[in-house]
Amino acid sequence: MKAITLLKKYQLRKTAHRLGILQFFLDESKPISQRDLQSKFPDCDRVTIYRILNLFQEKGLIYRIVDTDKVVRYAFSKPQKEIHHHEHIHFKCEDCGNISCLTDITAENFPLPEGYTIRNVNFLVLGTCKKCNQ
Amino acid sequence: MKAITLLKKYQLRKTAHRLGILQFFLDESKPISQRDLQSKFPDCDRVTIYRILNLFQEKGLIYRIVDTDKVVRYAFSKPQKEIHHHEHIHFKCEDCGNISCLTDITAENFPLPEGYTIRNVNFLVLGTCKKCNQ
DNA sequence: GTTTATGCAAATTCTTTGCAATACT
DNA sequence: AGTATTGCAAAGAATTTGCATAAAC
Repeated sequence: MKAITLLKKYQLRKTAHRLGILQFFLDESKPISQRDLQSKFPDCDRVTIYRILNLFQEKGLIYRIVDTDKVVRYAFSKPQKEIHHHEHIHFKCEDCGNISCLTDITAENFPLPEGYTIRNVNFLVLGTCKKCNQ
Repeated sequence: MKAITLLKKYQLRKTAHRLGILQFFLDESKPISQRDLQSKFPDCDRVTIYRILNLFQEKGLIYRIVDTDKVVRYAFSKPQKEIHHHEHIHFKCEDCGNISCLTDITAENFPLPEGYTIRNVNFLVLGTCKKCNQ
């Protein structure tokens, strides 16, 4: 899916900054912070980046992940194919600092006590990843 | 367990503010923010609260939970009995805003892919709780 | 042509730092 | 007495708001 198609679908104006930032989310599988975008798009004002992130989040295009170091990151929330919507859990390795995706665990199969329903699994599990464990 | 015993055990000076704040953590099962403490202890300078929270966290007395609204909260991390240390997952209901504890799910039984190890389960699951689901 | 987005400046909130006065051991 | 903690002022970082200009529809 292309950025321009998504903006049209969500009835958002197709500005250069929005197209660039949205495409970056589509290309990147890892969560992205406002700082990441600032260095990636130096010509875009930082306030504009904040506004675009807030807009995309309100519209449900991206969702928020807050790290334990209080850094707010965002990830694209819709799948490539529009059949199923599997938001996944992110895993942050405290050794290498890398954030990866745990595709096995989703909102659907997360073990919850009876009576509870999950809406978001926008969280981070902290530990050591496979590579650093070797 | 009493606050004064814990401070002694961790070789921290027993000041009035530390005793009051630590006792509050012991009495309260829900995560506590710096703001909560500010309104609970109006005579304690906000900088002092920050410093006490940072100290307790470094020493491992409390641990950090970052909410999706970016509010940093802390919870007491040591169990009443010192046999087992089960950090648990917190569940935030987006309907009533309440944060509760999922005691069934711990770091030990959290479903992870092979090769990964969990260090912290200090995160928040978002959804609707049993009460609000009725 | 009308509505919305952007850039700049400034305001707000959260958190940390420096330093002198105070409290703990 | 000596060391660590506190309070106050100020600095720093992250994010939001107001408003005039510019771009999208």
